[in-house]
Amino acid sequence: MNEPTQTRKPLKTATYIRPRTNKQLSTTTGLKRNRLLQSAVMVYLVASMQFSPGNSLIKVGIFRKSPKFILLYQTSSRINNKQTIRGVSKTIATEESFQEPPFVSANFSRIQRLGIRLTGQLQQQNVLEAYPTLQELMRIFDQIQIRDDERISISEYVDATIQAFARKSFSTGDSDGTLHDKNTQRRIVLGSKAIYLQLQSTALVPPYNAVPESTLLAALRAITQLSEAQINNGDENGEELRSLELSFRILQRLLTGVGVRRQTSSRSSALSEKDFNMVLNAFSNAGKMDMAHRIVALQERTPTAPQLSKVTYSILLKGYGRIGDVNHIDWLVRSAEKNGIVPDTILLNSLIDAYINCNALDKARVIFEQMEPDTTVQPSVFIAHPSPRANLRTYNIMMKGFAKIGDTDSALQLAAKMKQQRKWDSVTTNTLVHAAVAAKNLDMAEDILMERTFKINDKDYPQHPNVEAYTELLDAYGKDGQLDKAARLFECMKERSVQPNEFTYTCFIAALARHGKIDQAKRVLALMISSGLRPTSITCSAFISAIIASSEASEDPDILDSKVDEGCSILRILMKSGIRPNTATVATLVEAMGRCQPPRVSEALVLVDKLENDRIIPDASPKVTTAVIRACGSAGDIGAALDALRRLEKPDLVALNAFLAVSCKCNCESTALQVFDFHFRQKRSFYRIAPDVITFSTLISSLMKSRTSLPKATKLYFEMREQEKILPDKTLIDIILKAMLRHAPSGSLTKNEAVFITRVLQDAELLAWDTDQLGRRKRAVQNVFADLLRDNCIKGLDRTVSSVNEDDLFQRKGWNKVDSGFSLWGRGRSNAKSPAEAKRDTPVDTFLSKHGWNDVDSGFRIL
DNA sequence: TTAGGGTTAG
Repeated sequence: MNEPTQTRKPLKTATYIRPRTNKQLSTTTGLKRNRLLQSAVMVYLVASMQFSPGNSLIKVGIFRKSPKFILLYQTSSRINNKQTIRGVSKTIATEESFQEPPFVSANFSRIQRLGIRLTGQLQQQNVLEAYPTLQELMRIFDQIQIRDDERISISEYVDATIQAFARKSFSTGDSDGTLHDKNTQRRIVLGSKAIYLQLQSTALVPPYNAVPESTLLAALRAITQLSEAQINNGDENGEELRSLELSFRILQRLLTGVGVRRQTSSRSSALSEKDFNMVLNAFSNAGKMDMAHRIVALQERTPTAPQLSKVTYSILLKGYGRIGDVNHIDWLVRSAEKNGIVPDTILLNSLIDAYINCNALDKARVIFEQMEPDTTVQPSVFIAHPSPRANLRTYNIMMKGFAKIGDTDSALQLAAKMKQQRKWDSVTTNTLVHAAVAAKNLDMAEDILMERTFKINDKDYPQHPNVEAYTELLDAYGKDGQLDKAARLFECMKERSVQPNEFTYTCFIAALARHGKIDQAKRVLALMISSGLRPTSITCSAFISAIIASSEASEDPDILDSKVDEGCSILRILMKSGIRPNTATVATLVEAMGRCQPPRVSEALVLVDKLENDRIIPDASPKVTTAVIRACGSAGDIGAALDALRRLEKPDLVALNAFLAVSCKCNCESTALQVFDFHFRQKRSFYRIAPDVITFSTLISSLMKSRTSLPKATKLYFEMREQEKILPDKTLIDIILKAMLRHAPSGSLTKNEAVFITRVLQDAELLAWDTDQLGRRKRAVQNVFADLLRDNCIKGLDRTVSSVNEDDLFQRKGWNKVDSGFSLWGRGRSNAKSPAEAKRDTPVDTFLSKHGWNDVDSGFRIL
């Protein structure tokens, strides 16, 4: 902290002077609380909120001789004893400077008392304790009966209090900018709650019922950073999605102006491109591309918002790449071209990477080849411009692509070229090792590490840059049954001073456990802890699932029993040393208990109950509850499975599919159909989930067991195709064809059955089959049903449908055209009748309705 | 502000 900051914006009524003597100060003490003093307190409170957080109040007083308020404040770093008073700056506000001294009623005092307590708590950096005070203050304000004029001054006061609270909550403070500690996260959550207290208060009068733009901006930045941090941490409580949604809502408000208080002079130019991109990036990283799309829609349609840039496109490409949506990537390329985006290396790198993540290596290669330094290839995209040149990252991305398909030859060729061009770093080594491992060429991976392990100075790196490659190879040895080589590699790392990290230990422990070497695994775990590393919940998960997996090779049912016991004992040991299992781990154990002979369902229920009661895992988590459903199913206890299903407030698709599978397995098809009907038909809009191909496969395959329920199966199949617009997968096709062949060995077929089988074969054409796989199936069907099919339907069978219908595709992705943006994008600004109209800061709602846009789909609705 | 590499997973 430097000098006492002379406030960003001094109080209109305050002037600053130096204190003269201590004597003067002492005259201010010991005054009775009177109306003047209370006014002074209020002036102080308002003033202190405008000073930087480091300043704090020492004393509030009034000169006895001249009626002036005196406010003393100083930087917190200098507060320790009386003598520092001398260096204190002070603020004086004259009484006259108040046009009308605030009338102090009992109500106001009640609120003031809370305000003073809150300010004190904030000064002690205690946001967590200050929040309940703020809540109380708002509650009282909403309840009390007051005069209109008084309401205005209290509103002003309460607003200042909330802003002070929000400033403290959203300041990243003295920390290094990382948001990993729980307190910082909690603070930000409370800050956003405070904003909503203000927005929802009925007591505040305008403009104080709206939040200042600067506060919302601070909130946006803090909350978005928070959700990024949570995503990186892999928090599984879903909290990060809520804070992401919050980011979006705040962005909406800033754009539409709903609930926003702006400085009269300033236009809403406060949102920078960086702000948009920050939120966009958070959604892209989370794979929430529907939301990312909405942000872009907002940005495009708001006349004052910044233009879409190459950064925007880079972020979008990354996001669509992550969810493997090649259609949207192609479409983004066209959109960027249309918007006159001139690509740079980063944009093309993003594009190549996105294609690779969608398994479209050919498309990636086309871009890559036109970026190579000695290329003669004409640019295929962004044609008007010469392609930017490839850099080290371009090569590394491309190598990842070769690694992904196990093409070691191409990877090695590329490596040779990179070596020649002196473009090589530790990521290159790691990726090349990854290529070798993906091609199951572990010897080659070992050779690369031998030759290309980076020589480093320990102090420069928190960890060795090649520890990832070693970890991957060690894991591969472990999974390939070469435990001895894994162990040797672990030793070899020490020789080359590559320190194993959490990942390495986790893989090694899992490798040992998979081979039944539980005691050794425990020793490695101890070694891990003694080397200063903390096992994570993933270590726990890997350890226990490896133990359970080690039983799978065995035919002996008793083995699983003993492995479950071992798993439970490890769980106890880990929990004693403070490591919490996650829901995946518990689910693994619960399911394994269900598979035991006889099933150990009651034990599983006790385990879940205990962990939930001890608050180790959340109540009725989807993963664990689904495991319980499966375990109950193994025991044939459909009632218990139903009880478990009912624990889920809103069961998700996996849970429902599991339950349907369980009821079909227990021959309770009617229960299955009831549950299906309830969730996917009657309560569809409430549960907001749609069935998928697995849902239908489960039901159809079960119903097709007997010919009497075949009409129901047929009906479901057509519902899947016509209403849900879901394509079958190969498994479902085979299930149906096999069942039909089984039911009709003599070649008898009703008309409906003939229509059904013809439709199934037509649909089968839409899928990509390996050589003659489909031909064999068709011949099998024709051999049995030749005569019956030939007359009416078989003609259709030869018709080849080469590509999937676009509507089907949208449906499969769970989109309609509007949400996917195909019919919305690009119309925003161009629909404005004149440049003047586009520039004017029209409230977005009127702007939208004038153009007939649906505000829900466009992302403009304030949620 | 944006691009590359490793562990568990209903």
